[in-house]
Amino acid sequence: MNQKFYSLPEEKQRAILNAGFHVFSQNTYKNSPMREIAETAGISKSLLFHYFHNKKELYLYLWTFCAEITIEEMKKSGCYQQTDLFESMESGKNAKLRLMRMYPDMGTFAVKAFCEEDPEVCREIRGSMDRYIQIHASAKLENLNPDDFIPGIDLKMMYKDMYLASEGYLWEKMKLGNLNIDEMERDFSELLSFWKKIYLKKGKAEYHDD
Amino acid sequence: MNQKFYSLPEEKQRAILNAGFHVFSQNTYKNSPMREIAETAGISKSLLFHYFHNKKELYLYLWTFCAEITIEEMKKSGCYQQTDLFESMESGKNAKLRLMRMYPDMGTFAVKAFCEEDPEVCREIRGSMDRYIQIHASAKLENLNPDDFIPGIDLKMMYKDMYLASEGYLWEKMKLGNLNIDEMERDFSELLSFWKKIYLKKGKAEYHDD
DNA sequence: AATGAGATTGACCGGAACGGTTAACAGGGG
DNA sequence: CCCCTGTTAACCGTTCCGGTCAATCTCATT
Repeated sequence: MNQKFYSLPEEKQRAILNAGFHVFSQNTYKNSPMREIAETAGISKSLLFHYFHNKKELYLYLWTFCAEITIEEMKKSGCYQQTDLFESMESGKNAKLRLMRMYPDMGTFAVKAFCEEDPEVCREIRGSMDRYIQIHASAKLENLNPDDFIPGIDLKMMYKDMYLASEGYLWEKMKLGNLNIDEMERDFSELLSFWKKIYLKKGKAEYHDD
Repeated sequence: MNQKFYSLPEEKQRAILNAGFHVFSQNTYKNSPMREIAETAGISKSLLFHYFHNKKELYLYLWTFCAEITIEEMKKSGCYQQTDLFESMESGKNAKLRLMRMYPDMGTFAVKAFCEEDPEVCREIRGSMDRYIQIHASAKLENLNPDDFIPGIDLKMMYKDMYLASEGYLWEKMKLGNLNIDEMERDFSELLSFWKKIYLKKGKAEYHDD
């Protein structure tokens, strides 16, 4: 790719990346026209080809960019160091929402790229896929103190429930487009405090309930 | 559309519909080539055009087919008459899984069609959209007897949690493709019985636990 | 074996759109 | 005045688009 891309004003860089995320997330690799990406970004096709020499290069750039910024943001959020499960979920979710605010279609793009089967790109995608596998909380779960939670609860199922509901919420909003991040933040906190109230042993629940 | 389509052997009909669902769910309306649909269905492009006179007709047929069969299957499952919330969720989920087994890409297609903005079809889609709005359980919730559940629980939040987790699960599986319906059935029952154990008042929980 | 009706296809149409190139333009600084 | 950088319109050959149609192939009925 052309290094000059980086000297573009940030908002223009973002416009181009987002245009790519958008079109590639809506269509197969092969059926995603460069013209459409350029139009969405508000630049001419020629200029797009000036920064990214061909379609494949743009696609793969988007893929690695997406992997890197996601990992970076997740680390920065500190959700991996957190010991409290709910705190960790909260910071993880905050990171996701922050990413979503900057690059609304990046998540969908990642999922789609993950499943892309076009021989022109799928080898490269699968090759660097390990950079994107989620470090799930399975390890974290073993560090939980069962005494903090209501007696007899299946902690693995509890986490599964919370994880799936979070994903379900994200998906539910995403699929209808036009996402309002602030609203999502509120809804998420509401869910979290609901779970705390349900799952935590009495007396522990109020602990974090600002 | 050509009525002869209906006299095709059922499995061939399904192959064609599924091919349509697949391609249209992966691409925008405009970027979905008829050739690709025909290829996926294992027939020639000419034959596809023999049954559906043009692209728009096929697309809109898929849309109404999807709405009708979904409503039919949901009604048939009896999930709307059920008085027990968990029973109702179970039969609703069974209906969804049955549909998913027959038409794996129909759900994704519906979501995408729902958001389609191409002027060639979006008017018609939005016009008949009311056929597809979910009759949510909000009304049902008011009939619940709070005494059946653990004291002090927010029933609306409880339902939201369960609904979102179900959607999240479906989405989680769908996005990675290659869905194993039997496994999904098992996972779902597991989730349901977990919720029963958590949310139902002690003594009520074992009631339905075959 | 010949016939005729449907099912199914390959070859074809004009024109649009593809990925990609290039020559030219705009405009600000020296 | 010219160079430099960012930007684009116009263009390239090629492929693919939605859609048509005449020619097959299939096969039950004579």
